[in-house]
Amino acid sequence: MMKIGAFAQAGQVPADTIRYYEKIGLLTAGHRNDAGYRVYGEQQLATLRFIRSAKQLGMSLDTIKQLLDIQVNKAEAHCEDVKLFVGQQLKQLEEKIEEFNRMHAAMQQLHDACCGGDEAATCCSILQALEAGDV
Amino acid sequence: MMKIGAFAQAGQVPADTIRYYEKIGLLTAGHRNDAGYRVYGEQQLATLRFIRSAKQLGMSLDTIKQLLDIQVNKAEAHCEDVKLFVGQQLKQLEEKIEEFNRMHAAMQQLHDACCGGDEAATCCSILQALEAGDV
DNA sequence: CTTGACCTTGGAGTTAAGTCCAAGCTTATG
DNA sequence: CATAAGCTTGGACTTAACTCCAAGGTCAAG
Repeated sequence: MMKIGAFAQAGQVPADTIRYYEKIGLLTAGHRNDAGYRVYGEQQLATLRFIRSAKQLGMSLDTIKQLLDIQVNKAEAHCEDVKLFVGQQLKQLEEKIEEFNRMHAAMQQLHDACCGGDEAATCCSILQALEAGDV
Repeated sequence: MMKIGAFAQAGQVPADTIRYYEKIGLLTAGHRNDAGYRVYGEQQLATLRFIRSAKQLGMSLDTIKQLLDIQVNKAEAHCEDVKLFVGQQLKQLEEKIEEFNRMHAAMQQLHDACCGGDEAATCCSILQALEAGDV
């Protein structure tokens, strides 16, 4: 059980951002203490970490909210809908990794080809690498 | 050789966005015709496609600009610097794919576990899946 | 030779996701 | 018990990346 300061540190996210997440309904504190302070527990921390990861992957807070609502809405949601939504997200992730792989290959190629010396980088170009990779 | 409308269609990006990219120095037209219209060729299209891909991967326009400048600045840039910068980008991409894999596994698990039927989704939760995956 | 589609610029407005502040409680510390 | 650190709210501000005008020039078709 911690107040927002400790929670913010534990989750590596500014306190203001956490209040903002609460404002948009993404992450509510476990409860408030007598002074009206927000109090958080391990569950909230797990959620915050999830939010951070999902954001890393380029998901919007809105999409993340929908994913988290799967848990929150438990009773109201039907498996059918959940499966459909998660399936869509899965597909999007898969498309993204493909994009990622192409980019990674090109950058790797550029990195390998680059002598790394003091010379002018006349031959260095991402676009060249991408074209060379015949993508 | 095409004007901004055709170029926009070819690149699947609104014309306004292309003008915006020019404003921030990300993508300049090949040249202007007598009427002052922007004229684009295959090279610009390749760049535009690169921008789209890089954006997909969550890169900021600023980072993309730096990557593209590797080509543009040819003579001024040194291989050393290029290699360093690209190396950093590579590392970031690699960290991201790890995050991606964890998320993908959790979502896959959620997807698989979900019966997909008409029942209430009482057991469906991303966080549960993540925890079950022992990540 | 006009009508409509397409282009120009400049500048204002929007959206997402914060970030910062001021005025006023609460709580821990010397 | 004073004083500073930490919390509260509401609201204003910021940044990135567009997005949408308005006023006017260009050009192909009827």
